[in-house]
Amino acid sequence: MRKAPKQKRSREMVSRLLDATAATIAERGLDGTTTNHIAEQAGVSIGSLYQYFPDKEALVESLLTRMGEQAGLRFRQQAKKVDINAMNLHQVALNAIQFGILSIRLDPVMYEMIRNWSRVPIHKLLDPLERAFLVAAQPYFLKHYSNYPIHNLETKLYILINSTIFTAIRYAVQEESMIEEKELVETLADIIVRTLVPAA
Amino acid sequence: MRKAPKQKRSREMVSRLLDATAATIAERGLDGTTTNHIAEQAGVSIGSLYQYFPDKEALVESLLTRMGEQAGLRFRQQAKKVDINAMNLHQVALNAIQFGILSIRLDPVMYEMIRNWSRVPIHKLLDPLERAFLVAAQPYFLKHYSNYPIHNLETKLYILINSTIFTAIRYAVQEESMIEEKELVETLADIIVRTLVPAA
Amino acid sequence: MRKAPKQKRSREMVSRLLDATAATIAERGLDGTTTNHIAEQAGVSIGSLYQYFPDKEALVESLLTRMGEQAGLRFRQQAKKVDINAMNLHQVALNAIQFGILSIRLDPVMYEMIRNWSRVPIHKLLDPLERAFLVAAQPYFLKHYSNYPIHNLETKLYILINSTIFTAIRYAVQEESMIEEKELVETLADIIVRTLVPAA
Amino acid sequence: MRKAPKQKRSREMVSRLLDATAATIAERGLDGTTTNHIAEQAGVSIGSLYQYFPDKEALVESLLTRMGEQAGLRFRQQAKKVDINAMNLHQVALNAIQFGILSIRLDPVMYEMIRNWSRVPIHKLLDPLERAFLVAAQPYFLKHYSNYPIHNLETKLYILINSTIFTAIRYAVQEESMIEEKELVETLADIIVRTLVPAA
DNA sequence: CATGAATGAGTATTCATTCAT
DNA sequence: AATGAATGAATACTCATTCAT
Repeated sequence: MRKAPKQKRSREMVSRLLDATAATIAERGLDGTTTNHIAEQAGVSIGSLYQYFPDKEALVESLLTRMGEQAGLRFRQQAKKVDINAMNLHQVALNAIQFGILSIRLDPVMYEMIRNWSRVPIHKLLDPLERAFLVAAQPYFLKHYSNYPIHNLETKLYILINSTIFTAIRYAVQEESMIEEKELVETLADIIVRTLVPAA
Repeated sequence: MRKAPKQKRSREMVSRLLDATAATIAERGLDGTTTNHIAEQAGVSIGSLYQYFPDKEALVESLLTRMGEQAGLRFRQQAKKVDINAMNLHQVALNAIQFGILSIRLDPVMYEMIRNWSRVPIHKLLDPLERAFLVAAQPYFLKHYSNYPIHNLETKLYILINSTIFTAIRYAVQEESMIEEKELVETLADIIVRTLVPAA
Repeated sequence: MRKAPKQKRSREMVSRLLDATAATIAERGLDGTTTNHIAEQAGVSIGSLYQYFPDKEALVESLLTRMGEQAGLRFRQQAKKVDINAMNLHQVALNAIQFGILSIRLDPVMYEMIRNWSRVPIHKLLDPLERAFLVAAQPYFLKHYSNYPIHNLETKLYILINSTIFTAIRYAVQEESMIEEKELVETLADIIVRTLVPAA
Repeated sequence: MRKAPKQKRSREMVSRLLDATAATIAERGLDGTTTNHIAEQAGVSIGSLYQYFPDKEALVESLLTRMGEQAGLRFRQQAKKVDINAMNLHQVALNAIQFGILSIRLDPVMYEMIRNWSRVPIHKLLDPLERAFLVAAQPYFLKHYSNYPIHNLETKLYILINSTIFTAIRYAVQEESMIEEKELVETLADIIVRTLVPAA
């Protein structure tokens, strides 16, 4: 019990540093972010930063983990609101894609992280989201296809999730595109349904 | 007329610098590549490099353009060899995916460029490939679906191409994956067919 | 009287910190040793460390003093065992050199301190050793040369002791040497005898 | 021939940087010397420094090599002046020791380097000096002892050279000593003679 | 046209020491 | 007395680009 205040303080510092990391990335991009900027943004000395994180990499990784957890949570909360059980697969997919695109568009850090996916441990961000989506889709699969197991489900999901994420981020990065967002989302959802439903 | 030899020399120099850029990226990765390395690799002074290219960015962009053209050419040549007219859509797709995965795996520059797609003008590489694929697929569409035009074809192709490329590169980057490559390729081809064929 | 336990505790703390300093130097070298490492190694807060020692320098100096005292003691104990009175000067010298080389080789802290002799108050370590050696050699001189006082004895001893110590440490630091240790030790002892014995 | 001016400029820059290194070490000590100080002292950008030396270590090593060569040269020149052939061994030794002590006392860089001998490649400095001394002593040995080869000459020289150097530097480092310099030097020379002359 | 020497702002990280709790 | 979180000056080294020759 005596340790509580210290642990709380420590947790607060970690949280403050992660907030500062996010703010700095949002402001200056991943490449433009330095540990000194982060410390300054956090209103903390650079020495303190290194007392809580061994290096810059650890800071980014922690932020990604936190982002993953929070995004997963937000997705599940949103899924509850919409009463996912009443929806068909197309609607579930549409929902998820919209959530993803909105996240990327509204959260510059999310945008920056996925843009630089191969230079950061992006799975820390994506894995929780993947799990959240699978959990959300599970009842649907159980209800409708429990006796008709989908062939290669794992591979299909791997492809669909990666496809959706990277199509969305590439669409977001492109400054101008001939394609309308609504159409893109609809078509993506369509592809998902066609792929997962054995023979609709 | 007097300019001809100069222009030839100029073209040779440009080509030499692009070769050096590619070699250096292959050897040291995109981040590890410096303009001085490139000049040295080309056997040319750094000053000369800057006479032909305004900055590093321009060098990378030119290389991407050249890579795109060459890859498009290779794809078309290979498509000719296989007699694409005799294949069904599934086989055409399989062909293209295999071509892409092989390119990424065998060409370290291609790999490196796509890995860092958001930091380079990746469209210079992908657009020609996209066009080459469309040209190759065109006779197929004309032959089979000329009177039943596919809905949203452009959007679908945009999605499918991006999906294939990024699923492939993310698969290539991952050090270990539970999924077998053959299954991944098959499933990707499957998704493409299901998406493009209205109701097979 | 009330102070007694405190003083004991204080002495224990000092001793603990010196042990920790030695252990850390042995483990990480003098340059790699930080005050925080020492405090951690001692199982004590960094703040407490600074309650007992004003700075890092004082810590090292105290350790050197303690090492000097202990090494002097060990040397005297060993000298007793061997019955130094029955030995001739060559054997006495051989004995001392072997003791020194062994100390440097077996005790990483001793090695590290002498290696960095000019950055630490090395005399705190060497003076007691010098005195111990002089005390050990005294009866020999009294017995054999009391009526033929050695000219410049003090200077000669100063030179011989420094020569022996630094030849030994330089030999220990060198990774490869053409010279065999046995020969080195024998020759050193020889030099000492020739120097101290007026005309043998 | 066309390369001459460039090579000259390069040699000048190297020389200028080594001068600056020496000046900085003389001014601030080895530990207080930073690459930025050196560049500033040389009136050159830090980038230029790193164009000529890969790292700080290389700079120090080069300086030591140059110092060794120059010191060896100075020693030989001085030896010529004194007509070493007319001297006996005691005078030769005295000469060398005086030269060494003077070098250490008058050249703060020499002093600093030897003081920190275990942290710099000190052999780059000492080897040329050793060789110069051997060359200077050679005629003496040939003349007087060619038919009575000295036992263990190599080992003896190793010990005597190290002994002399480190006794001298330790004497120089000590702020106060009971011993007079003249006596120290005389006694050192004496020890050298007694050691090298089988039975005078 | 070609050269390549020179630039210098910028980056991650360390560690002795302090002082509020 | 004890704690340990916080400090911040300091350090070695990089690399795209320029411009005098």
